[in-house]
Amino acid sequence: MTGAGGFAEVVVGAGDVRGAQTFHYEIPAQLEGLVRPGQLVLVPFGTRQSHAVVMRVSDASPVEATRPIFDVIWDAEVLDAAHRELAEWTAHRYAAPILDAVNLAMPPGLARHLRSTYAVASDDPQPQVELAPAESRTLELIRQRGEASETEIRRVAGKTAARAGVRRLVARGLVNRRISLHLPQTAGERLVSAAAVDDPGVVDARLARAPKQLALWRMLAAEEEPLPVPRALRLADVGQAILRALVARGLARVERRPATPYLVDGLRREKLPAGTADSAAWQEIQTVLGTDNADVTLLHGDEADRWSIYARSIDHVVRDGRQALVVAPDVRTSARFADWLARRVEAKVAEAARARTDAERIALWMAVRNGTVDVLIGTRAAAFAPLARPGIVIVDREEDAGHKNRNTPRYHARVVARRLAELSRCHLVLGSETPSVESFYDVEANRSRLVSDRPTALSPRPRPCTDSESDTPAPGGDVDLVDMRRAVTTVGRHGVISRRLFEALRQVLRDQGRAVLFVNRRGTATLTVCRECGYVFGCPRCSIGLVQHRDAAVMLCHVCNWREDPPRACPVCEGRRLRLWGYGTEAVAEAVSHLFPRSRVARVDSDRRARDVEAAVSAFERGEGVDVLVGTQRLAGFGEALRAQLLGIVQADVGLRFPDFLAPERVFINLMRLRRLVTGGEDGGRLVIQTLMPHHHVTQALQLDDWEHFYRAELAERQAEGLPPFRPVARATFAHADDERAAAEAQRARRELETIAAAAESLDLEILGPAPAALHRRRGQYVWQLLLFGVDARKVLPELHRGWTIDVDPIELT
DNA sequence: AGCACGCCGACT
DNA sequence: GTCGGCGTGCTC
Repeated sequence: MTGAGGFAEVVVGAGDVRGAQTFHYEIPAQLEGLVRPGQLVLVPFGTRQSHAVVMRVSDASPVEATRPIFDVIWDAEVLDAAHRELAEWTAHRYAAPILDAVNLAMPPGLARHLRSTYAVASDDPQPQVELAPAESRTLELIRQRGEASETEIRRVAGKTAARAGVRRLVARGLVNRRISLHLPQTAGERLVSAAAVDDPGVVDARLARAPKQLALWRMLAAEEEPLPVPRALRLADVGQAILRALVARGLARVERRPATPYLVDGLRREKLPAGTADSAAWQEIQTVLGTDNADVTLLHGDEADRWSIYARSIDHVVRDGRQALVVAPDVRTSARFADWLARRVEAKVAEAARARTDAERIALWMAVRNGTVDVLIGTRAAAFAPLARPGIVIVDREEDAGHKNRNTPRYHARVVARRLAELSRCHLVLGSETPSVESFYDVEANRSRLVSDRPTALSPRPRPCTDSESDTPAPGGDVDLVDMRRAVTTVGRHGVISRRLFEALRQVLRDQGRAVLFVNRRGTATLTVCRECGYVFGCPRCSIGLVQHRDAAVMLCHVCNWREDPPRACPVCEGRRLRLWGYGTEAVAEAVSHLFPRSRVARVDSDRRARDVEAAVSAFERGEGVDVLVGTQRLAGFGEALRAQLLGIVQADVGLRFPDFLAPERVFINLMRLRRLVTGGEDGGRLVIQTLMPHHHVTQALQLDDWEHFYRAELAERQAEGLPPFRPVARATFAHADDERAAAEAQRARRELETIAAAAESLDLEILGPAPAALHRRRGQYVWQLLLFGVDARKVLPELHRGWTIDVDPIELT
């Protein structure tokens, strides 16, 4: 079909359109030449009127019956060509609704800043249909005023009736919606916080005759961060005068927050680290930075080396008048790198997490887009930031699971960054300590270049091998592999700590040293079982046992957080003899305290408050008051503060026994990282690995400190099994409160996908399942899954019905 | 999301 | 018979 004003292909902002579906609208005569790609427009959609983003403008439409665009909401190009393409690609690649992908690249929270007003559609005197009273009042209001806003309508129709009522008026064609964009402006704000006092009792006494000031002070003292003044006054229910009085007494402090809180202060100039100035890695990267090639470099090295090379690259690019984007795996790293960089490079550096409010995040979005910001540092969502002239994209710790988004679209920042670099023809640097299997494979397949400042890391470093068949200490070696199946001489409760780990701990503590013990579960006991009848205490909502947490005296579900009191007797046979199986951080910490009564042990897990954990780690780092840290994966967030003489992996292989072919990579990467953080570089600490699988390639590679050993073994296995990166996999899950229904839907879906595949010619697709998910019941819902292998999986995935969750390139299968 | 429609079982 | 819950298809 063709038309005079042309046609626009749009993504409708209705939030409910599944699949990568766009819609075509006709550009009416009055908007001819005014509708351009990237704009925000108003369109009719079913019975609704909604905002939409123009993706393309053309002379013809593939659809016969098109309706006209009503209006242009925002004249500016909200999405530039590269980001339109990136959004479409993301939706397609991850089989996600295109709107979700588009929203990632748009100003944050845009939909919240669209204001609607309503005007009479026609001068039709009387509607044919009967109107509810609230609808009549609304229509009357709109007729009188000519146009009415949502708030005005709410006033006459009431809060609940307003929305539905005005929607029905629109659906019947009596009223038209107009949408305008009101992006919030930020002019900075005043923040208030309580002054620090040693003894709160003194304040109580001083303010004894000023109850309102006291209330305000108590409220402020309970807050971790400064509050905006209006919010603080509202929360304490006091006026300006009370705050002024409190400030005058020196008990509160008011500071101004700038309008650009995202900018990182870099006043204190420090030099770029000299070490990398003439390194091979920097030489390599330098040669491609000047070109327009979308080359990919896998930069292998320690944090200090990587950061230094990032800084040199960023400096180079910024001098060239272009922007740099750095994607960090977590907010902590993002903040640390931003501070570090701003002191070393002459550039306007912004850190995404510093923009907290909607207004601030929108201001940052604009600044990135206008180019007032040279460098943007953030976590995975930053990969969609609207850089106007990108010169380099850096993904730090590319192997980290933090780069994978956990809701739709379940994108991986490394993968998105790679596409972004291609689209904007700039260089991509993937930095890593322990590359992901995928990135290592890309090097093998010549899709990226490996540069490393430690070439030796690429070849096996022979280590004295310990005898895994016995539990006698091996001489010399700094890596001990303890086979827990044979380690009969365990000490402490539950056989948690082997003789070897015990000896190592004893030696370290005797020498006033420090140790870190890694346990991948929190709590005291994993499973509680009745000795009389065998009853297992499980979560009522999930198919998993409740974990005892002795500290908090609670039984906890680690999946859904269900909690109940620890039992005294079995609910079935009333037997009182209960057996506790398995262990977590609490049990290990307890065992260490028991074995070494003079040691000072602290736990690092999510059972403890962030503040307490920070304090414990900082005490450990200073060597004051804490000698042993026992923690979960949460340890890894503390970086080099964990430096110690000993790292004990209490159980290396819990993850490896799950039916999850991605588990070895995860376990390997996590343990390698911990190892690097704790035992560090050259001076090296000791590593004791307790395992039930001493011959697994993960444990072997850890013992040999040889990552290539791991990749060779892992890649060989994955190739033999037809797994990623040789063949992509996608996971689709369906959950329902009724198990049989979920199973039936999964069966039906499989048949439907097979029918589609059969109709198409030679699709590379293999469907496994349906099978109950590894965790069959979650929060009262039964989960069934399909695994789809092959490159064409994403062609059929959008056909899945409502209620399915799709994860393309999952990083775990549980 | 929101609406229409068709399929059920549960009720008048 | 008819009411209503639930699943499903559709929106250029």
